[in-house]
Amino acid sequence: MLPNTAYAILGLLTFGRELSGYDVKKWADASLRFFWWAPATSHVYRELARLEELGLVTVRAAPDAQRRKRLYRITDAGRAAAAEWVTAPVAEPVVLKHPVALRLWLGHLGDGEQLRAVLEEHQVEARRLLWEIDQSIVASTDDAALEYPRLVLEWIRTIYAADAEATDTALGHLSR
Amino acid sequence: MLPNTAYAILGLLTFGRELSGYDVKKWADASLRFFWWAPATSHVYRELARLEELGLVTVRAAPDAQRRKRLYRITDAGRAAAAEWVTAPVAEPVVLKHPVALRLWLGHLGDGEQLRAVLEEHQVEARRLLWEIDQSIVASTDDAALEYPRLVLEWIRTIYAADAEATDTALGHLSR
DNA sequence: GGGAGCATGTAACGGGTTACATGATTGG
DNA sequence: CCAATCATGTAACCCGTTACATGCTCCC
Repeated sequence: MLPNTAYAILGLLTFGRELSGYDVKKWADASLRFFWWAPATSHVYRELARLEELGLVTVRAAPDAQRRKRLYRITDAGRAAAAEWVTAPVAEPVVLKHPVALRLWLGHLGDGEQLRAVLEEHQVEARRLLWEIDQSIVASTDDAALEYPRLVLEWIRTIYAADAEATDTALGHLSR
Repeated sequence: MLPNTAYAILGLLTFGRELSGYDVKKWADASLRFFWWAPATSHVYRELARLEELGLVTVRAAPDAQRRKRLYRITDAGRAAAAEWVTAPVAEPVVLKHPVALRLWLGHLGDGEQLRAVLEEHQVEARRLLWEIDQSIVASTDDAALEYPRLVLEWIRTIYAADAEATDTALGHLSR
């Protein structure tokens, strides 16, 4: 069984196009990041190499390339592996790594004023993230092939919106 | 700079008591898990050893112990390091690793019926998690020392509640 | 000319896991 | 007596990162 990040990268290749490693990284940053993780560039290349060894993707040199460029395409075996994985029982838990909550958890240690500042900074960040998700949602409308990605974006938008609102509430509690 | 998980473990020791590695693991599973991560048992012991080397905690053998048992206590330096970390600028992003959303994202690959089943399973899981958080919140009331942990639990409860509701919504979209 | 973006990787390392080893105590 | 829980760690491994190396192309 491959790690989920391998399936995430394989998944990017199921949306039809051939992608370079560079493309994969860009798409991961733009979408995967919100509900999974955006792997480092070097990680992407290593993962693609492994997928190729396993016969789940194939590579070819880009035809129009003076510049060096390798295009990856998912194979039938790859598509089958991905499809199987999608509906296999989910073993992993949902993980929320919230560095700001982790700090607030230790609020008894710190200066209240500075703690407020940390939360206020997060308030801004959380709103910016929401805005980015909204941009993604807008970009995915009118493309029937992106129906599921859009569904997911709307799902996790709810979650990040809850985070933003809960930040406000926590700040309210801190003032008192 | 130490990794956040080191501060998380150090943080557990700021709540007053001396803890064994075993205790740390238990508390991490019971609380940290919801908004950060519960490290593996072996990881806990390694991290405690490192904190001791750095002089942020001290160890002593448990006094009443026939059984082998080592109790860790935070030092002044440890408390200072934790306090400083709490209010230092937050560099890390909030990370949501949602294995179910990741699968739904590839919904175009799979059998719709089985995909529904995956989401329904998550629906159950999400509710159970909410219930566990509620238990934690209840357990933390009437203890003034747990004011901030409770604040955090209420914060992240909102987030997981949003996940649970969004799962329902997504399932609704799948039926149509 | 030079900076931003395109493009691909290798090497070294750290964070974190699973598997394994070992043994005491408690309670049904 | 036996299972569950308490209790501590080591070894091997994998996932993923940062730092680094390299070079092209586009546009100001």
